Amino acid sequence: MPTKSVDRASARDRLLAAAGELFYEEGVHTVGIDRVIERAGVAKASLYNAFGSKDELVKAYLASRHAATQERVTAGLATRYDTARERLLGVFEIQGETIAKPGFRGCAFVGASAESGSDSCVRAASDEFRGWLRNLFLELATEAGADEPTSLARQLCLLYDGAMVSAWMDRDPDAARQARAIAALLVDKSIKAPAQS
Amino acid sequence: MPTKSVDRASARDRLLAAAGELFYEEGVHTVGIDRVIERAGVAKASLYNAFGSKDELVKAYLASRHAATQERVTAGLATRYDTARERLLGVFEIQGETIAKPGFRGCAFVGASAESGSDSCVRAASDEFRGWLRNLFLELATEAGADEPTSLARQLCLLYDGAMVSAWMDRDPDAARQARAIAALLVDKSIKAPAQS
DNA sequence: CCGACACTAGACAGATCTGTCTGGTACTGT
DNA sequence: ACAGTACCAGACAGATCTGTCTAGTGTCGG
Repeated sequence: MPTKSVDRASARDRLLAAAGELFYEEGVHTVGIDRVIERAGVAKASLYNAFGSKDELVKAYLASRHAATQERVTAGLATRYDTARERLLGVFEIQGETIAKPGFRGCAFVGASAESGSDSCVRAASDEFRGWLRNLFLELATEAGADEPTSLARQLCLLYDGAMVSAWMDRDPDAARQARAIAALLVDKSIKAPAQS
Repeated sequence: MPTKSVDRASARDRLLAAAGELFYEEGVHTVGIDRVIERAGVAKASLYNAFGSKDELVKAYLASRHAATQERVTAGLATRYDTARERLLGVFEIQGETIAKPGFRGCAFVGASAESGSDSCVRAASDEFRGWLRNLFLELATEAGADEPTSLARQLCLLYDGAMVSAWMDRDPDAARQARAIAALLVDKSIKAPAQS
């Protein structure tokens, strides 16, 4: 008989998984503690023992989201593509897979930020995620030899956001492909540029 | 002494104005009825007399948002620009003014949708707004003689969304200008195309 | 065998939220 | 002058939410 922690995830892990589903599907503020512990099959005391408060659970939810997409994108880029230019556009291909998944409801950080005042800890988590995203594009753009890396990075970030929102609000799973096509245009323009002007 | 309806807006109007500010700033679900009536300086009974329920107030809030942006964009496009191409890009200039306003917090429909389940009446209001936006771009793209108007319209819609989100999440008031620049690229590509290929 | 540990089940307090209801006020048209 | 209308002030009910607390269960190392 394996130990308890093997035949069944720890209470903390099950809570985080349940919170991840519910918070993302229905909103951080809409979902109550009771719903989370019910889905996790966990006692309320265990939640407060593991996280201390709902706020901390929300923070952990966002942190796990950040870690998961960072890991997914980083790994995908590293294994699939050879050149920096391919990786730059590869971000949109990986995004396309995320968007195509059933239950996609847009960016978790955009969603959480929408229901929180401008001062809350949600904004801090969002800022961190946004910083990572911008930096990812910036590093790839620099590596690809872009004419003005920061400018290109901001453009691609804008396209990324646009694909997220369009795919969600208009139920258009093709948005990422569109974003990728526009991105290709901008990347080529920015990389080929040094010869010109 | 002027009549009451002149020296002071009706309770309904004040409620809608207060709800507009609070719902947009802090989220539809976060703000309670009591906060709204307090800011409006109105009795609770008046709110329920005028709207019947919070849900209806939310619907009215979104409807007024829809009407306001539709009116602002339509009027701006009609008065400022001459050609369809200019109007197509003019949308992003008007968007830039919206974004630059203090207190800008992204698209109200994106925000409200984020805190509502996929079935709620918020989604219906959002769908209506999104339909109008897509149609606006489609009509302008067609009028401008775009190669593939629906394709161009979707691209511009994506850029519009991206500018909204980037400006909000990254506190970047310049996002609309970026979106406009990319849009100009796509528009020229799509309009000049018939001669080529 | 036993104490430490992680967890379960659920009652409970206190706050907050929606929505109703009562009673009073000020202005309007006749 | 008076009925009607629109509104204000706030108590209240019932639901729901966060967070605490008590009591009990099973498992593990020593």
